[in-house]
Amino acid sequence: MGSSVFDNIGVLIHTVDLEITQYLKRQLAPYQLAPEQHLILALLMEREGMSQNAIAEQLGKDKSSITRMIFSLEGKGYIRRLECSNDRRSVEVYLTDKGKELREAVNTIGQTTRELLSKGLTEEETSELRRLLGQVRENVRQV
Amino acid sequence: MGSSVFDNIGVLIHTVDLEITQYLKRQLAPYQLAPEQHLILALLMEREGMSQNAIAEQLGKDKSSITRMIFSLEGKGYIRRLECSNDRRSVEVYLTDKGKELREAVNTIGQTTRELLSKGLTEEETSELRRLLGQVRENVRQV
DNA sequence: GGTCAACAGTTGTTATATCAACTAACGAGG
DNA sequence: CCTCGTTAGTTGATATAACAACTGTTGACC
Repeated sequence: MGSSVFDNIGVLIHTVDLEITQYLKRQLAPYQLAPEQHLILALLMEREGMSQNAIAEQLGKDKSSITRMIFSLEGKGYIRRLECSNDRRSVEVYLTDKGKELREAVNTIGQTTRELLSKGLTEEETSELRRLLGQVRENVRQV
Repeated sequence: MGSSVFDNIGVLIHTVDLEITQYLKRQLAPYQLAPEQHLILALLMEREGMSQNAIAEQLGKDKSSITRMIFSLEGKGYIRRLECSNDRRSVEVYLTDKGKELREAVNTIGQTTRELLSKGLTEEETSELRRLLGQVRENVRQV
């Protein structure tokens, strides 16, 4: 089995990622938020009025994905889109009151998740994990 | 920024996962294979005639995902579905000749990917990374 | 001040993912 | 041998993702 295509750090990372996503989905379900949507809200809570482009850059995602997530968040009444006055191509995204009400929840879930994920790991182990993942990332990015 | 929702191992894992997936997509593009599809082929190369259910279990995915990936692979001519004779609910999945031709490519890409991902890491670091990811996984699964 | 490249956002396509609801077939118990 | 819970697979809905092609704006350069 050692030669297997599955014996691959990438597969393990993928699996862990999916499991974390599932966990987050459960946590966010009461707020009708999906994992990536809650990241967008978290971003807006730090700085309102970002353009979709800026959000895409911050989150490292394709702008088309952001378009769709923003659309969904708007439909749920959590954000408002405002045409930028000095650049009509651009859109400024603001939290609605309903969106602002999620501040507590978003922060709490963030805190809880951070604690859960690093449970049983020492400070050194956590930063070692970061370092090793960073190295893997470097490996892939260079290609 | 230390309090941020983004300062989270989960976010890092997610990002690395996406970058690995993008890399794999590029590698597999010449064969018209998507990352998860190539895992299914790899599985069938080890053991042909698996049921969709068995594939789903092996890959740890929902059976509905497998249905769709199998459908796509069939459309590309890489696999063949055969109704199981002693259980008509079940489907046995076989490689076509065209599918078998990918054996070399799949193995090579697997090998290359394994080497790339662990580049610059010692044996100890790689297994430490596995261990730490395993711990994170445990943390999430217990909840 | 007109041309044109660059940019912001949208839309279509493909591929994962999961969950829920459904169909059809199986099999164990009475 | 029939009922009924379990199982295998499908289908529909929603949410990410990325890429490509497109629209409309902007701004820089001549």
